Amino acid sequence: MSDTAAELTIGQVAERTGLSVHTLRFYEREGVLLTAPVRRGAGSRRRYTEDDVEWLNLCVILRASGMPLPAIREYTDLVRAGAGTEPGRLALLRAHENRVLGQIAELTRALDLIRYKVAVYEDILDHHTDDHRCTPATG
Amino acid sequence: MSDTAAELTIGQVAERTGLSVHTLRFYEREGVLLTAPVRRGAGSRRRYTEDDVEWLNLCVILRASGMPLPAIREYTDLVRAGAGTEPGRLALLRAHENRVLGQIAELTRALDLIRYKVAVYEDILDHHTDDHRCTPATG
DNA sequence: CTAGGATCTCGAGTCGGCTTCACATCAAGC
DNA sequence: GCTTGATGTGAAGCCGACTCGAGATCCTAG
Repeated sequence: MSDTAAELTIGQVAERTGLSVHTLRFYEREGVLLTAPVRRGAGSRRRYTEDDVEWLNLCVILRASGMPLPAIREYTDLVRAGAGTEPGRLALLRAHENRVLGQIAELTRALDLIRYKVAVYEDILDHHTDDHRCTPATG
Repeated sequence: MSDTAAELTIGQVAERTGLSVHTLRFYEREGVLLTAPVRRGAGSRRRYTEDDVEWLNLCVILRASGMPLPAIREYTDLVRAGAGTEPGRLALLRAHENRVLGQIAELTRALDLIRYKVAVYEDILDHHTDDHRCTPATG
């Protein structure tokens, strides 16, 4: 190991990103790598750079926040295309920001309801020796 | 119309819950209705009560907050089973509460990053007449 | 009575995002 | 040299949650 400036194997990238090697190859096919196709080393094996890892970690976060692969791909394409595509990238990011805000809002509303119901059940179970009715109308 | 105390057709329930009639039948098969199978009216057609609608609206919120159908089904089964199952229901709700909290936390972290990147691009686009470099290292 | 729309059942299809399989190849340590 | 484990390819499979289709049946308004 150690030859041309510390490039990484697919296995190492898998470790560093939390993605499986399968998923890494899948992402490559889906075009969510900056350099597609990835450069290859000895025996046609993929060689990743630290920048690739950084990019993938960004992708992981975007995915975790619900950005669909096609949208990530679109963003990737813009970045690959280089200068001049910044307005498009910004638009994509803003759109996603709004989706994330919406999700948080929805989850927060759901959380209120869930907590309310939790409180109701806690109350029921705390006072289970009482004789008033012990089950809310609708579960 | 109007006969035995305002029961609802599947179409009306679809309207009131935002679910499609297909989904309503699907949910019934999946066991997420309190009264499964649903009672039937003239010509073996489903008849829903207001309570069914209330329950379904709860299910919609649980789904929207990421509770999988099998978990909803479990909860439904407990409610159907009646008194004595309250501890189980509470446990399910608490588990879901935690998942929702986790999701919100994750989304919030993602949001921070997205906003940071939005800010970076806004800055770039605001100052595009300057001569310093105009694209961040990694998109 | 008839036409039209809603509902019925059952099964298959879709979609996103991986995951697994089967099998070939390669690299490196012993 | 040989074994072993990582990597390669392409295609197929899986899972969750719906969604759609086909064809039958039924309710109701005109």
